[in-house]
Amino acid sequence: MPEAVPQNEPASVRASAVETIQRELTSFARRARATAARLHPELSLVSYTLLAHLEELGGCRATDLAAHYALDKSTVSRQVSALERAGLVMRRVDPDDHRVQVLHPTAAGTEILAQVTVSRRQLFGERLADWSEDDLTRFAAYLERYNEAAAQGG
Amino acid sequence: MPEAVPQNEPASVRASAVETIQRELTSFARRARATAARLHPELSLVSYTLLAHLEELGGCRATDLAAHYALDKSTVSRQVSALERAGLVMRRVDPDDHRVQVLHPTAAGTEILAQVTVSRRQLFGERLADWSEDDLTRFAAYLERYNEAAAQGG
DNA sequence: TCCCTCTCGTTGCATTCTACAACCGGACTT
DNA sequence: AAGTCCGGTTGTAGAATGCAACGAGAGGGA
Repeated sequence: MPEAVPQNEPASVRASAVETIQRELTSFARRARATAARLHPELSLVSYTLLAHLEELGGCRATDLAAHYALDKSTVSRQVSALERAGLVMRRVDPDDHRVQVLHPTAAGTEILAQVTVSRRQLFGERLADWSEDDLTRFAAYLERYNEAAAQGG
Repeated sequence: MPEAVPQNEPASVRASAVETIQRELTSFARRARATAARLHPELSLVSYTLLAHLEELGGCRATDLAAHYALDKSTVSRQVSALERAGLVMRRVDPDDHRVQVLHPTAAGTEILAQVTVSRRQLFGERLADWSEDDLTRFAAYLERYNEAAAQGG
């Protein structure tokens, strides 16, 4: 049961800010896929994200990816299959538990990921060109903080 | 933190921040739809966003929605049709230009939108509960600033 | 050892979202 | 009046996604 949070106050400033945040975040979500498709048609936004995650962690299970990105395991399974067919990802059966397949980016996967990352970094860098370094780091910190809360709170 | 800060490149700080921003934004995008679907199955993320936009503006054209959310006009057309079939949106032909249909939320649309907004505001409010008002407004400002740049820069 | 149950992953199926292209009809320009 | 532009719809196709059912391996308890 949610407890009683002081709600009687106007809280107009907070509410307005929260409203703006959710609206702008969803607005961003609206654009993200199209942007990715335009920027790097060879690697969809999902594929890019999953591949980048594998690269960052140096390998993990499909279930981990599903949990981390709130995707169904079947979705991840298909995405991974596509990545494997494209030669960008390798599966390795865990010797300790034959149910698990540890996923790794291949050399080709790392290569393409690097290229895509460059172009993405360029685009995003242009968009953020006139931001001060201070604003950039603070914005980044806010986003991390938000996503952390979102990941836990469901 | 070591005080031996890499002095030769302030650019690395920027690149790192930009990297984080794009990663976190895309990570958010991964969750957004699922969150919306879980939170209010009766109104998809797209429908909610479009309807909220109509409510906020008090009515606009389908083309405006398409431009604002970087969606194809056919996509918006179908979404609006669905909203109209559901009785949440009304079309009104512009008397000055018979090509134009001005879209308005109906009473039912406003009603549902209000409910969904409440639940969304609650969820987002919980996620942002421990944020200071200052951080909230600054985060909101950053998001608006980013989306503005994204909208123009394509 | 033999079951029961859990976990990891795949596949069939249906739905939704989306873009592109072709098209219609109204409006503006010449 | 003709050509062009603009707002919107529809046909078509592809991709992403979730749910449910299933198979196979792992672990626990009788």
